[in-house]
Amino acid sequence: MSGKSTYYVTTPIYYVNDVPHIGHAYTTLACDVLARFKRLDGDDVHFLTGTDEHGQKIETAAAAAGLPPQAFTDKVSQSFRDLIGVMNYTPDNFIRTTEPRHYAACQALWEKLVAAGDIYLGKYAGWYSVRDETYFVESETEVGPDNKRRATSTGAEVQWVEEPSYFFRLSAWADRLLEYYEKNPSFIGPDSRRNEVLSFVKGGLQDLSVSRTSFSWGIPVPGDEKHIMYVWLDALTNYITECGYPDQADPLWKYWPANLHMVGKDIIRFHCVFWPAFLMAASLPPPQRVFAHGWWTNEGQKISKSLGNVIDPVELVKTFGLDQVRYFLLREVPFGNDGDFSRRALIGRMNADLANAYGNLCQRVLSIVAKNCGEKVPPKGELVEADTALLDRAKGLLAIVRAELDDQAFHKALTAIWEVIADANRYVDAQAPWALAKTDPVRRDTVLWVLAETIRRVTLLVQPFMPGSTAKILDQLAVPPEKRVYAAFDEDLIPGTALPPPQGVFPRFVEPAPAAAPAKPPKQPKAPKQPKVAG
RNA sequence: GGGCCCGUAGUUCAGCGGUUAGAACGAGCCGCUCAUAACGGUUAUGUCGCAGGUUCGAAUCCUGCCGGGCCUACCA
Repeated sequence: MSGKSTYYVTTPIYYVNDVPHIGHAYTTLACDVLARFKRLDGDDVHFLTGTDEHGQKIETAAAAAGLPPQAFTDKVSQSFRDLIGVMNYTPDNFIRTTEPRHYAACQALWEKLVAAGDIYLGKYAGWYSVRDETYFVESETEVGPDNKRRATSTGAEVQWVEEPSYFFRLSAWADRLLEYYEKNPSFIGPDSRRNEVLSFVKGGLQDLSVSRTSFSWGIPVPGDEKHIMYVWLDALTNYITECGYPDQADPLWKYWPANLHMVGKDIIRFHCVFWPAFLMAASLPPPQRVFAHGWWTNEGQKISKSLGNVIDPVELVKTFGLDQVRYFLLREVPFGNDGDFSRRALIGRMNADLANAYGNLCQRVLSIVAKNCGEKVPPKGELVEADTALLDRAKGLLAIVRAELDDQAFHKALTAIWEVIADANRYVDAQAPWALAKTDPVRRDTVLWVLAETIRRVTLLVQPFMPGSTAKILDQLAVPPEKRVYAAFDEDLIPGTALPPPQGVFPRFVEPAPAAAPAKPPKQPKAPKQPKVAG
């Protein structure tokens, strides 16, 4: 083994025109699981999230709220910071594009691009709608019977407007981008997105307008301060601001290029086309991988503010429990696909996978141990084939989970782990330790040791997904904190170690009796504050 | 209009040229009693969207059609 390898994973920086919803929670959760896994696996991890705070929309929203832009963004940015605590995320830093160091990084990058000849002053021209305060491309407009051109989407009249603008010479980078995609087949995941990006770039690229003069809330162009940098140039740069750019002697510069930018599928182009082009133009290496996940629907319906069916992660956690929500989001849907959030599916996962399969396995094993083995890890006798078969499957999981997570296949990692949990439950029934208690206590102890050891391994691997619950289980197995990393994966439980009394970790979720509350039929039945153990 | 993806048991999905198409959840039956009415065993359910074609052989490849989703640039 050589030195620690670095692992730099980022969320997008979230635009502060909205409070956090399930989509934000989902993206950051995926990154958090990866960061936690890599840390446990011994890597030198840097996990970054933050907020994107510039642009005309923010300027407008702040004005509407009667606040200066900075005060407005301070407030909204804080709500994203608060989500970290609610969801138990572990970012190493939270970046804001309004930080001075970010201004410096963006302006340095800008100057580098100018020096490279990839930024030039031109004219931005398009069909401008005064009412919408925005430009439309010609295909987004149509000429009506009165011979006036209007925006198709808003119906507002548009006029041809030209303003001076700096351009990035994106058109010159198409071939080099295609070459990069070719040489780095894992640059874009999942594959379906890769095809989209490829066909987009193959269709030819136009130069990109990267400055505006129509608003002022943003980062000024060096040497021409009427111009404000295009928000995406500003936003994307955050990933290298964090690493100290332009100071490549910065201690954090070792993390660049990032191993993974996690993004929603809506912003894949910015990350897979514009961003690598900017970086290559600045003689910097592009990120190693960009993964675009899908969207959630709510009970089969598209989520939108106007429908009023936005999912609030804080409410979810309150109703169902934090680790339950974390597990559900990453287990229910093949990562990369769109998925449906349904109450029934969530409760199904909570009860079938967590309470019945995993929680009950821990509980049944630990309570037999507590009652029969003097509240200690039982002695391990000679192992028979059934024992080693189960143990070997548990041992094999580390390599499987590692590989699946490198592919962002969270659901596959979890499926593999849960297969071993099912094996363990079968093993309990087949070995029947409660019967052995009467006939062969030595064998019984061995069986219990095998089970406890299997639970230990499984639980070590579940840690990144459900950190709170797994900590409780590892406490019950008396695994010391320093032995919860994967370097200690093969350090078996030591017989004779004193154990605390067992305690249920994953309660069943029981729907409240429908007879009690007939008041509001169409509303979802109110869930108990804390999931209660039935019986 | 052009391009990409998808349509497989009640549900979510796997299988992507080769024995009677699989898993999980849910359902029925049986067993067990250590455990959170949990666990185990077992049974049932599918014209693999439709129609053609290629092949000794297709859910798997090709064509067309139907249905659904996404992309088709610079107001995140």
